[in-house]
Amino acid sequence: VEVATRLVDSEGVDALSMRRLAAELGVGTMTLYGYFRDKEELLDAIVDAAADEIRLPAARGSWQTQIKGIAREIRDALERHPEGIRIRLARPMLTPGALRTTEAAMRILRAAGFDRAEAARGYRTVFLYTFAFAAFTPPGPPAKARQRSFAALPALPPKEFPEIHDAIAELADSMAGDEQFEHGLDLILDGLQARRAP
Amino acid sequence: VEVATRLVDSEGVDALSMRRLAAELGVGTMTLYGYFRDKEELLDAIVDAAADEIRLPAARGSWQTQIKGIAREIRDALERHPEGIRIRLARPMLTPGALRTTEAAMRILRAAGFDRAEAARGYRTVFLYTFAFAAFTPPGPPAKARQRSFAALPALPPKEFPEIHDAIAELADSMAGDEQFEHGLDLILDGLQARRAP
DNA sequence: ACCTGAACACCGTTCAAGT
DNA sequence: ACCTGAACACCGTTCAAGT
Repeated sequence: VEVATRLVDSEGVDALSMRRLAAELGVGTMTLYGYFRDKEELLDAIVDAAADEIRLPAARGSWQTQIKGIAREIRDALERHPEGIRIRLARPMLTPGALRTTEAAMRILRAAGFDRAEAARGYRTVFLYTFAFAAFTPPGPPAKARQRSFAALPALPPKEFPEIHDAIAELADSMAGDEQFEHGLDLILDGLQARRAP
Repeated sequence: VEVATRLVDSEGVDALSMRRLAAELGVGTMTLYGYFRDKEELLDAIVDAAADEIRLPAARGSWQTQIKGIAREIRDALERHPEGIRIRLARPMLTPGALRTTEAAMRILRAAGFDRAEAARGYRTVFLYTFAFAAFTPPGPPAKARQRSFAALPALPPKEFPEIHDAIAELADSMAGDEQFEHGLDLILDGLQARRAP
């Protein structure tokens, strides 16, 4: 699993083949099938191992601060293995490793006074936003991503896309980077706060 | 592109091969390379065609109603081609088809009084949430998805996961379905509303 | 108990050649 | 201008056989 993760991180999911991994390990291809029933099971193991890497932040500060801490950790973990996101998508993420963060988030939100349903729905919203943010963060520095938007947006016909032409810089800024991540998180947490029972 | 889309929708992305598509069209494999430089270009064409399918809702009601309408349309379009989501992930989505919805959303938010940066960041948050919601909606009816969570969650050790055990029904509900989608959307829009210049 | 080569049914793409 | 078969360098997995 370790060698497979390294291979996926450095050369992409497409570079991970049973044959290649076996060669990397200096072992016959079929040997792998003694440890994983098929490739699917190997991919599951990679995802599980990555989920176990997530470190939970210290339980200090307001509930908003703590939930933000969890979201940041998830984002970091996902961006440490950018190619891994493509593996994860098809899978349910109901393993203990993946649910440790859900447990922590539920504890924080329940302690803040949210009922069970509000806490579950609220954290789901935070998680989905965080995952999509990481999924749409292209590899490389955020400046590069913004630059690509800067290049593509002005090519649109201005008659049909007047609003986009008027806000090219702002739209490019919203495509990646810490500022956008924190801003979206704040919107969701503000919405939650407005619903909190006094 | 039409036949390829049908193939992806009915048998999954993995079933789409140049050889298979050519056979389906009753044509030599290499013929396809006269129309697409490689498979990547074919996948791009499929994504573009799907983005063009999105219908924009009528410009009536509050800004919240209109933005929700766009989010619902995007979600519908994504869930009409569930396998297509996996293709889309790696791609930037800066084509005219994909940006028509951005144009519409920017017009609505600007008219509601948001400045360019608030509008861009706000819509980006809505879009990311909507995309992740669709991406994590497993194929089949939402009841089935909840059922799978119901089956997996009680298997967790209760000592380590007390909060999850206490809220299994609520967590399963938050995994799929219209109610969760609308709730998350409301959280984000409430957060936005709180920031609106008077 | 653990390992593995050969074989099968697939891939995407290059190249040279057909009409 | 449009099409394509053969060939190359790959896949995941089954099976039967090795130590």
